[in-house]
This record gives sequence, structure tokens and C-alpha cells, in this order.
Amino acid sequence: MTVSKAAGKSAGATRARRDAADAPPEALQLGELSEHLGFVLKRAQLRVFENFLRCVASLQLTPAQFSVLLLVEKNPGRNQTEIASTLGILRPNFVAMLDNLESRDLCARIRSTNDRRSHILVLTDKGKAVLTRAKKLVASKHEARLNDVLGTANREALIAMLSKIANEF
Amino acid sequence: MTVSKAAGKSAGATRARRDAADAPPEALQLGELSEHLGFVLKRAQLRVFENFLRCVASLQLTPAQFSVLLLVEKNPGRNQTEIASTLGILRPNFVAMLDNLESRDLCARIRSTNDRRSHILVLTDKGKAVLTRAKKLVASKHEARLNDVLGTANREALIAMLSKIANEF
DNA sequence: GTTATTTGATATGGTCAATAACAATTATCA
DNA sequence: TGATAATTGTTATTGACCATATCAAATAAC
Repeated sequence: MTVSKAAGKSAGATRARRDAADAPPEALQLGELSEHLGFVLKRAQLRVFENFLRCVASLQLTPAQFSVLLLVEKNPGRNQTEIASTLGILRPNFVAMLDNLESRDLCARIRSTNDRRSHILVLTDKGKAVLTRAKKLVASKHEARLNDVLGTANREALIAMLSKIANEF
Repeated sequence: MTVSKAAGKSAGATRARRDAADAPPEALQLGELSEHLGFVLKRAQLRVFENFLRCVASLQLTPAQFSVLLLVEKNPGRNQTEIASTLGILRPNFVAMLDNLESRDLCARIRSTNDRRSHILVLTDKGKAVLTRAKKLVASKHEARLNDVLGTANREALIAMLSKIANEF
């Protein structure tokens, strides 16, 4: 990674390595790339998810799992199809996710008495407690970091723009 | 997906379906979720990638492939390790990607005369032509759509904030 | 000149996303 | 009512990505 020769810049004509006096290899130029929305968006998203995982590492929650717990808390009495589709998760892929949360006693499936095909989702007491702790960690460590980097006003503007893109693009 | 009963809202006590006169089932409340950076960021990114794929569908380029072509064009004479690591792609995973681009005659691997371990990457003539067409499609269809949704000033502010997050978070 | 490092490549496993299909249950309607 | 269609949760399966270990060839370092 550090031995490449900058085009036409090396002192020796056919030399594979730099002399001690040579300049370090130049960093690659991103060029246009850094102006493309998709590129910066993807990179920012990866960083934010990394940071989220670190912030709630003590609770072993992924962003997706956190979203499920939040949505179930906010919408008690809904079934798997409703919760999954709201999060953009396909029903088949939601099964293993719920198996995980249920095996950790964070969430429970309850057969609906109205429609015995469906499973009503609820948070367990442990699930509520974990979610409360997770919210505190996310607010104090994760979202607070965003305020440090951007400032509160910019933070709100960013969220608004991203929501607009998610809804209107 | 449309038969669930809102908690305590249904007229009939143990009825599984709505009467024709019943209100439509309420949409789920996102609540806090829509204020969480990771959530809106991920959703925006998925929409943007979808839109990108549609805009350059005629050229059969993914965002990742477009990034590779752009970076190779901007940095002629670099090897696989350098291009891949700059894009955050691991070297093993970059091999198949290059196999694809090379099989389509968009990109070529050339054994370096300086260091015969490494492959210098260059765009073929066809690769240059495809990239030129891709840039035009992306500018006129994809990035232009962002301007329509946000306005030019906000677009630039958004890119700046996302870059800051990608670099400083 | 022997050993360590680097480059591209292969093999492999893990996590997600997407589709088809199935049993149980419920909806539709002749 | 009874036959048919649709829905719910589930399984199986596939492909796209991401990550680690390892290898042969070439080079670096001592």
C-alpha cells in the first residue's frame, strides 16, 4: 500500500521503491466522488451505524433491533406484518429477528384473539427496561456526538433533509 | 396488513374484521424513530441508491462500479490495493468486482513494470466512453432530482454535512 | 541469502435482502 | 352454507455484500 510510484514523479526511472528522501506516496484524489450524494451518504451511514453499535454495545442492540423495540413500544397491539413493513423489513426476514429478540426476553409474540393467524407484538418488562437504557445511551453518547460535530441547528436541518429525501425522492 | 384492530377502538368486542363503516386502520406511528439519525440516514441512502440504479440502468452500473470507474479515471496508474482501500473495499472483495468490469471491457489490469506483483488499473476506451455517458445521466437525472427536492443551496449544505460526518464522526 | 512483507487471488463464512411456497386461518361470495 | 381466494407467520433458498484466513509470486529488509 505504500510502495507505489506516483506517475512520472519518481527520481529513479525503473525503481520499485522509494528512497528515504522520497516524498511519501500521494493520497488518492477522490475528485468528483466527494460531490456525489450517494457516495457521501453511504459513507456517512456506515460511520453512524458503527458509532451506534459502539454506544449501545453494553446492551447488544443493532440499529435494526433498536428500531423494532421503539416501534413496538410506540404501537402496542400491532402484528408482525405491520411492524415489519413499516420498517421496510420483509416478513420472512423479520421472523429470525423476532426469534432473536424473543429468545432474549425483550419482546413477545401473542396470538391475537381476533385473528388467530396473527401475532401481536409486545415488549416484555425486560424489553421495556432495556429500551429505556438504550434510549439514554443513544441520546447521551450517539446523538450528542452529532451535535458536537454539526451543532444543534444543523443537526435538525440534516434530519429534515434526509427525511425529505427518504419520503420524496 | 389491513385487518388489524386499533387497541380499544373497535365497535364490536371480538370482531376480526372492520365493518364497511369502520375507519381505515391507522398508520403506525414512527414516533421517536423519525428523529434518529441512523434511521433517516439509512432510509435516505436506500432511496438514493434505488434512484441511481434507475438513472443509469441503460449502462448497467451500480453505485460501487461507478465509484471505481471515477476513481480510476481520476487516479491513473494506481494499483488494486490503493483503489480498493480508498473506497473502503477489502482487497479480496475487489477481485470479483474488477473481474466484472474487465470482462465488460470497461477497465483493464496491467502488470506494473516497477513492481511485478501489482496490477495497474486503467480505463479502456470503452470504459472512458461509458463513464462519460454515466456522468451525464447522473448529473441530468440523479443529482438534478436532488436539486428539485432540496434546492441547490440545501443540496450543497447536505453534502457538506454528510462529508463532515463521514470524516469526523 | 535468508526471512519478512506486500500484492493479487482463492476459499470460506456471516449477515442481509428477496422470492417462492406451505399450513393455518380468515375473507369472499355464489 | 360451502367452495374458493386471500392473509399471516413460517421455511427454504438464493444472491449480494462484508470479513477473515491463507496462498503463491514478487519484493523488501536485514
